[in-house]
Amino acid sequence: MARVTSADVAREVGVSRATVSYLLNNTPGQKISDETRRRVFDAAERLGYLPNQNARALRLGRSDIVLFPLGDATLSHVFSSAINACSAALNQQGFTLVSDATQYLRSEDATNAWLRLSPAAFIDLILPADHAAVAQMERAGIARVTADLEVPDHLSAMDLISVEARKLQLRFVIERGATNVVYAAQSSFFDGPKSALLLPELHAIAADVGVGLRFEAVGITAESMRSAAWSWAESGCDAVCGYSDDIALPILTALVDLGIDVPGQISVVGVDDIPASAMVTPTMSTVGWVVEQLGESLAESVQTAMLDPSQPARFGLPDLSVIERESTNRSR
Amino acid sequence: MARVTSADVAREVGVSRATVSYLLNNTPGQKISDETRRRVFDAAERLGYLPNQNARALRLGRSDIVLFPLGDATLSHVFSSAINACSAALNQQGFTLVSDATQYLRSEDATNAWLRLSPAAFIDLILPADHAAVAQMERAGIARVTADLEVPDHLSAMDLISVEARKLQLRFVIERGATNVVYAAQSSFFDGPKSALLLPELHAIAADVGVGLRFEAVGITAESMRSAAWSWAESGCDAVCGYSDDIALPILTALVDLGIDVPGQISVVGVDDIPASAMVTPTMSTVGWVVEQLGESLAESVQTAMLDPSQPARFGLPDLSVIERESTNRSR
DNA sequence: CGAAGTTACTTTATCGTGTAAGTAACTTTT
DNA sequence: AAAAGTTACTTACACGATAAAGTAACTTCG
Repeated sequence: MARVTSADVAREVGVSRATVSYLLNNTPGQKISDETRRRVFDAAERLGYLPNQNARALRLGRSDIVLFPLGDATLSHVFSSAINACSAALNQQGFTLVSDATQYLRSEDATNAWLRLSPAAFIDLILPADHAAVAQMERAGIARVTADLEVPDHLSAMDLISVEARKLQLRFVIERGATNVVYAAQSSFFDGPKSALLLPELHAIAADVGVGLRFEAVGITAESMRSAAWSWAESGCDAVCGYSDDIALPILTALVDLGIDVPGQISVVGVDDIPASAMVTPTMSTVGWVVEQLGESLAESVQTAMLDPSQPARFGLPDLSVIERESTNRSR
Repeated sequence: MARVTSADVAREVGVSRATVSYLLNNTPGQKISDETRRRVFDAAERLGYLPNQNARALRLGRSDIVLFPLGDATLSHVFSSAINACSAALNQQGFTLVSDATQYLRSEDATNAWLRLSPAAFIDLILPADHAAVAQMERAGIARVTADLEVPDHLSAMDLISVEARKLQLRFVIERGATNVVYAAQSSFFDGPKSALLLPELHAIAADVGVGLRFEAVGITAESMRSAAWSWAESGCDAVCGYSDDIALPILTALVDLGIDVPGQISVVGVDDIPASAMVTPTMSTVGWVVEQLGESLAESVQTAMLDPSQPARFGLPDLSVIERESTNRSR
């Protein structure tokens, strides 16, 4: 079955394709009778006409796709509501938000995949690309929407935010009186590039106030959580920061199982605010993000980026905050 | 800066556009000298030529986008690896996998957004669309890849799988000796359409073997988890099935906190196999999915769907299985 | 009453590709 | 040496849309 084109609609009504186009896009400055308008809309509906987006994009010089690469972000699940809001807002403006959660093995593959989509704009927030890739996207005339941050090469804005979240996390337990802090992460983290960024910053914070801080790699089994938790308690640790809730939550349950008082003896705090962290016993403090207005803010920036694609539109990021729950609150 | 077109490359080398096109697509049956070939590839590289995908799609009658709507699937995080594998496989065939995680408010919005992308194919697995929407996609000439299942209207294949997962979950605790089962879900679940599908099936299973089963709505706070857990224990319940790990895990910690022996007195099992379930103490049994070969299987089906877009290509789904951990294993 | 709008369209050019159909030069066949 | 290939290209059209520029009929103005 051949697809219906605007020519089919035009033929059906007995007008030219231009008329159909003018009507369906209600192009300003065109005088067309109500009678014709009605008949064209009627025929379009009846024939099931769907404009060919590729032809449209070719003619207009841009598609209606807005790309939001998600990469492998931690804090990622907080985005889902932001994505939904952004998508809804963009839909109303005639754009389609495409959020790409694929984790490409090579940055080159990612760039190629994104260029293939030929989006009108892309949101450069979590994108795990280097400056060269971004430059390539811009060279292709794709409008860029990015965070209002200075981001070094080979890092994403999200990486910086990620560091901020952990600094906040550490400062929080120190404020709450911790003197001997364990910072726990999956062993894979310490091999990754992000640790090079994070570790010095956290060390500086601890050293500054004379608080003990050591980094510990934990395996991703319950058994290794338990033995690690035990040794930390033995060594007089009074606060554990987990790199993410996924790691902090098992540590919390391991400590409780060992009969260690949380937060009395050791307090625990994660990052990400996964749903379970508010529901487990004791409830777990974590670093979260109120992203309510983020979706609209993104959609707005996309609009301004479109107006002048030669330079990126910048959006302000919502503030991170510690969500305090039972796992750190000694006065409960 | 205007984008580079094949005409620019042709002009640079001093040949026609057709020659450039033949070379870059290495069209079979065209004799072109190695000298020219070299110079064209050279110029294309040097000028940074990127074929305009919209023009290409217009000419070829199809884009290179393969759409995978994700909707709001539970069990969703198991897909990420499948998506990555599928994306990699499709990239090699020159396609771009777009996984759309947007949760559209109205099915109509979703359909419009997907049609706007004008994909070459779409994977109909989690897609929260009704038959009408699917028909609309097919009418637009979009090849369909779908699960080898008979799916009723207004449901997705994923919904059926979702039901299977819960049936497996219930049968598992019954096999393990449960006689008085609580099935716990968020209160919102009971309002949703999925419960109408699930509840009768589970009731039938329990009734069949004379096991007590009751459904309980729990609030999403730690406090409501605790009071619910307490009342269930009081009432002689010996197994709790959580609708998802997100709900089962807090129940597990609440039971442990109340001093109830898990699994001695009450066993707990979830669905989804989120990372934390393997790491908490005690580790939590759950229903999971081995999706290793799913990505390749999807990519393969996409290919066959392309060959004959008039009828959907069907792929077989991997089997669900219970991942038994400490929360149900009384012989530990 | 003729010039100057206005209305309601149509004609036509264009976006950047892919590819069937040509063609000029050179080589091989009969 | 004329006919028939072969090689290495080029010319020209189509894909389906948008939009600038044109036009025929009708209305308004001085």
